[in-house]
Amino acid sequence: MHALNEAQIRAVEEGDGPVLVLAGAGTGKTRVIIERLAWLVSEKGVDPRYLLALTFTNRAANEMKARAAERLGLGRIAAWVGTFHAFGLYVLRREIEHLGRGGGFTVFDDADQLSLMKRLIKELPPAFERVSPREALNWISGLKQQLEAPKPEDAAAREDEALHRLWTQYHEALHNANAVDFDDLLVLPVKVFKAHPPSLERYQRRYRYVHVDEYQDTNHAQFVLAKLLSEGHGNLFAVGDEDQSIYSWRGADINNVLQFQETFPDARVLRLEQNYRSTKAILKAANAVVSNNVFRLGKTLWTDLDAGDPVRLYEAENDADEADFITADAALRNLPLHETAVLYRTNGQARVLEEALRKARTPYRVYGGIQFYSRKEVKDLLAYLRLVASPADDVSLRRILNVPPRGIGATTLEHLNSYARERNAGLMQVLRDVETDQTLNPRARKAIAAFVHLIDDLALAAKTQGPGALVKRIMDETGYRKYVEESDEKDFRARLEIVDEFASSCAQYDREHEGGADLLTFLQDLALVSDVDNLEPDAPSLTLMTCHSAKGLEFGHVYLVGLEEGLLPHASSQDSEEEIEEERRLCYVAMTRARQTLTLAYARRRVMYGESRPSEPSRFLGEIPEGSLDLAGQEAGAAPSRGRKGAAASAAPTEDIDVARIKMGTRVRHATFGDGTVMYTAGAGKKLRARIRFQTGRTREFMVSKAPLEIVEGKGR
DNA sequence: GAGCGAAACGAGGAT
DNA sequence: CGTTTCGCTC
Repeated sequence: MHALNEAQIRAVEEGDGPVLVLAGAGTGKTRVIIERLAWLVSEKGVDPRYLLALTFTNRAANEMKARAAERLGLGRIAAWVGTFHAFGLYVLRREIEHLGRGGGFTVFDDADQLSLMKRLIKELPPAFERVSPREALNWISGLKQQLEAPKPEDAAAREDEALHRLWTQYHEALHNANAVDFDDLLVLPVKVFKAHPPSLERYQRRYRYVHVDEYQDTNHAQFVLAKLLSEGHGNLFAVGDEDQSIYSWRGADINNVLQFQETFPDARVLRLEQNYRSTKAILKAANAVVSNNVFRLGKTLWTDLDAGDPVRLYEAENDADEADFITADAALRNLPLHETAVLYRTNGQARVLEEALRKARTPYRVYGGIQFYSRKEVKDLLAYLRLVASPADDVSLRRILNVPPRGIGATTLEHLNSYARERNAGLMQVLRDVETDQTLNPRARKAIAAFVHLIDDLALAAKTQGPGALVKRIMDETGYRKYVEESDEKDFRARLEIVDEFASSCAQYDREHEGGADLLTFLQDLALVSDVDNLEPDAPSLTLMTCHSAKGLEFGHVYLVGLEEGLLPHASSQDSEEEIEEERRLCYVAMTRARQTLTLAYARRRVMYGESRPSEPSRFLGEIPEGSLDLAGQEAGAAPSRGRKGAAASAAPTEDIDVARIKMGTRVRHATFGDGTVMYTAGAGKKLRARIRFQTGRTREFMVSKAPLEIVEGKGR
């Protein structure tokens, strides 16, 4: 690792008070925080327990912890390093009594919220306008991230009326289920701090140096949390890059960066502009893209590294061809798989890639998408655990009440529901009372009594056994294992594997927490785990992940695929320039993950909703200067021929221009537009059309036989 | 109430 | 195309 440069040293050794480090991609942002933690401890003599560092992923936190400890020559560092949400959870656990909630609580994840909201909407009186569960949740989450609540006067519109009612119902349901959602992990601590200044002061005294990584991705709640914690001492050290702000849809507020100096008048703003990650070629291309954004402070990244290989572009016939090319190209170039990543905009793109990689027997790992903890089987078992730990958790109860089938079907559940509503009681309580209910048929009553018994037994076992042992018990006593085994002949093995993997990871927890494995704590921690947290950097396999997941990571070799209009930029972002700019930043983030080589790709056709549809190359491709992009896949053997029909080759030339020679990469000259390169062709013979990108950066499509074109040379490169 | 096939619906990104 | 919901039969 190189020595720190002057700008980095200035940042690390900046004195007390608010500091914003504006740092571009690959300039050593995280390292600056690590070095500063180390510097505060070893040079300034600060007790590490006074240090707080907040990140966005557990993976980033773990890396920070490990590197800071290593840097200080310690086994582990005593500073509090973790995600905002984990810190919120930590505060909530300790300050819960201030919220008038006794004992523990569970954390609802996205799927829990969704199933809760679905039920609430179903139960909405018919007079209310229908809203979708997702829409309602986004509305609620948006307000909470702003630390706001709905204003009664806004309930005028019919749709808002429903939303307002859902807000109330939703929070009542959370409260009754003894649960909090992700936003609550930030909102509730802020609430406690504002309502109980003495408890805030305790945290301020404890955490005298507050650090925030990826500051551009903080939402308002996170900003307020960081600001509150650093009030008094003022030691807020924020590191961020406005060009990498890609989470505005999750409530991230770029103004936290842009207005840092206004918020903290004595703040110092430092810049890091030397990139240590990428070659000149990669940096130039990435800069060319992001410089088209208007809403940025502007930085000029530069590097001392080599020019490196040119950035390549592969123009694929379709998505399968794109996947085949990447598979073949990575093999041909003999790339070290653990240093190679394929990045894409949407999780759905992983499927075709996986198929190609499996066929070629290239080992790979997909991060994100259908995550382990959101697999149906795991969620079912988790629901049992949660119900045992927290009997008020209706969402979990509903999930497993009849899984495996035990004779408590829809009719019975409807009956129970109306009972619960009438008496305003939790569903579990209703189940317990059912013995005295004569209106329910005896068969259902018997089934319910058996279920209540089962849960009580498990709850008893939970007092003496850890989560691992409990999961094993659940699988046996509820018949869940048998249920999976017998459910489906096709993929029951894979599902069984998932069940067993979950059981063994719980057993691992038992071993790590011998004696004191608290079920509720276990479940709370689990709710914050994400897939990228478990990234194994040295695993000998290709990494597949979304551009979003790749934030904060780097790879020797990167393939960025699906550079098409409608995908990157995504179709749902095309109506406003702000959204396009965020897509552009996302593209920039993805490109700057690469250290040595970057390969871009797009497909002329892509399968969506089960049908193949034509697609246009991304506007971001046109923003990369002509000379900075090489066409890939024309070396012999690199490109498989699947889907390629040789459109131009099959037809006889009719005009003075040799239509057969017009292919991807052909250099041509247009009478009015000048020199350019063929990006792709469509049609054949007289009807051959070609999209040409000119040196001016513009692209246009022509009917080759009609346009005033001449061929300058054969294939490009 | 369970199980099955048909029909309808739906994928943006994620702590 | 994959998943969820619907509607029918047993």
